Amino acid sequence: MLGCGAVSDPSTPQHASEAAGEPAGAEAPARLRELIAERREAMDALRARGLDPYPPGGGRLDRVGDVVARFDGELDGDPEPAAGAEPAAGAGPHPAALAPGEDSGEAVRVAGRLVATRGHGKLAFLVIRDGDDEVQVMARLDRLGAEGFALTDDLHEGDWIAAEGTLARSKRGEPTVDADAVTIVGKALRPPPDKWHGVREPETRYRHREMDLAASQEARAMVRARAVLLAALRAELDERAYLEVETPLLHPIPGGANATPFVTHHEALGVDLYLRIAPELYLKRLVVGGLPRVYEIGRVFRNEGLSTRHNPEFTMLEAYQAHAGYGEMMALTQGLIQRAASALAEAGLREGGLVTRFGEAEVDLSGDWPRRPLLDLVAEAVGVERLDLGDRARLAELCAAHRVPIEDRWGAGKLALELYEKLVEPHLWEPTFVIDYPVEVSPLARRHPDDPGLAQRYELIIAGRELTNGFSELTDPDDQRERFEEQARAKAAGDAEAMPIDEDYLAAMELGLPPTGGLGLGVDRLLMLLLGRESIREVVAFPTLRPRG
RNA sequence: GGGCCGUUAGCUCAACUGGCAGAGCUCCGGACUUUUAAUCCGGCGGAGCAGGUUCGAGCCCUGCACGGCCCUCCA
Repeated sequence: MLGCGAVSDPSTPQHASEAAGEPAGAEAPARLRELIAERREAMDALRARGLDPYPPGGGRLDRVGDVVARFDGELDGDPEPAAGAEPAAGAGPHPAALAPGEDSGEAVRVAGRLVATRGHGKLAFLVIRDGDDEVQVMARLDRLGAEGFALTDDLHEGDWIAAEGTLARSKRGEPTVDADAVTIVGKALRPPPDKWHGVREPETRYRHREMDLAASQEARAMVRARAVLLAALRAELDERAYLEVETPLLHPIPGGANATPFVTHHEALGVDLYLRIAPELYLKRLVVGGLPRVYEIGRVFRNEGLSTRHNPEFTMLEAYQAHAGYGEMMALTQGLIQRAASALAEAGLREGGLVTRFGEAEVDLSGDWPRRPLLDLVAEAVGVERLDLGDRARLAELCAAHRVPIEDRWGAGKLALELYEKLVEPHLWEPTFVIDYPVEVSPLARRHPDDPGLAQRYELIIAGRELTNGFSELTDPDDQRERFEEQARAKAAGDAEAMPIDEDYLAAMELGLPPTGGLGLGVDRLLMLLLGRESIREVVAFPTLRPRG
């Protein structure tokens, strides 16, 4: 499905050019068609001279970053020159010691995307980018010969090229690969975005992230940051002896969270399956099986609206630890997030160490984060001494007094949660563990030993946003069955997000789930927080958008 | 689902009150063997879609499409 349709011409159905079997861009706007045609002409000219615009890769290659580092003298004392470079002994000065106009004689072969050309008649400077590193290649008629130099006439910005040459400094002192040979290794038929401004329009950046990446170092940094974050989370969990596991994405019964699932269909089995809304139940079955510490990082899918904080598919970290309670999981949560923040800062992908900037204000992630009972926070917010989950009428009055809309079928616990979500959560700025949620809204969590109406559940709130959810897991299969039945009643009463009864999970619990602590962490939201991005679409390479056409 | 805003050349942006739609980059042709977003000369290229009002619409009105932000929902 490459290159079909028109990026910026919504009137053009994407399938038109496919159906007609026409080449890329055939249905594009006139100007774009022209630009593509000109690039095709250049490609044809190359082919006419026996050059392959899409040759295979392989062979010797030096990274541009390594080559540039040679000029900085960063590799001084290193017995090896730039990776794989041939010994240059006696051929000339070390690249870092080169005077303007001097050549080191050190041979390299570099490759990258052509991001700028500066032609001077019988000389051309070709700036190539490899990752985030750029170097200029000097193509000279007298060194390349007429045939070799002719290639520069057929190059366009955006092409992938390779150059063999020697490390030199130009007359102006710029680190340069003085080329003995320049080859095209990947013709770009479409023009890249504005080399100075990149792509600004959010829609194009999201739909065609490759254009954004090709033009924006910041966009590339986002992708790297995600990788650094995931690596940091895994490192922390690995050090704590957690085992990384994978569980099904296709679930016969959606469970482990309150959410509307996507439905799909398996042809051979003739059954509907659900894209998972959480890996929770499978992970706990692994704990039942005798794997005491497991975690999974993976995509979950929830069939709900899109917003700056919600993408229908998002990355979830869930971790379970046998013989632990929610106290240990809070400590783990804090450790994971602080490590991730440090890792990103060390990688130069964010500033501020453990202080992060979010919107107008800063958030301090350092130290130990306070743990505040939910009912205490709500009581404070509504200005009462204490709240009693046994007095639903009183809670309903408070909801009315604070203009929190409620439904008749909601119990006291749900009312308390609503009050919390409307009056408290948005105002919790500094990292705060909110603990001890009503059992009514926590169907998988262990009852609090001091209050059977509460569950040993916690959520971490930072900058008014929920980042994690976890609890001391419910391990009593009979209690779990009752909770499921309660959920089933809610579902029957019209709650689309209530959980169905999962007999396989109950059977697993009956085999014996040890006391277990569980943690769920929204990776995308953590990345948003750490990078200070207020839209989830800025931290997901390809966010879900309404399809074109 | 609701509200507000947006959509001008491939990209980035302009345009008086409704009066011939401009520029930079890209691209094409030309000059140039040391540039740094190279420079110089010349050139190609445009109003999201469909209607309406008007002598005349980029600008006003209606509908549609897509997007952004907020609300709703949720994590």
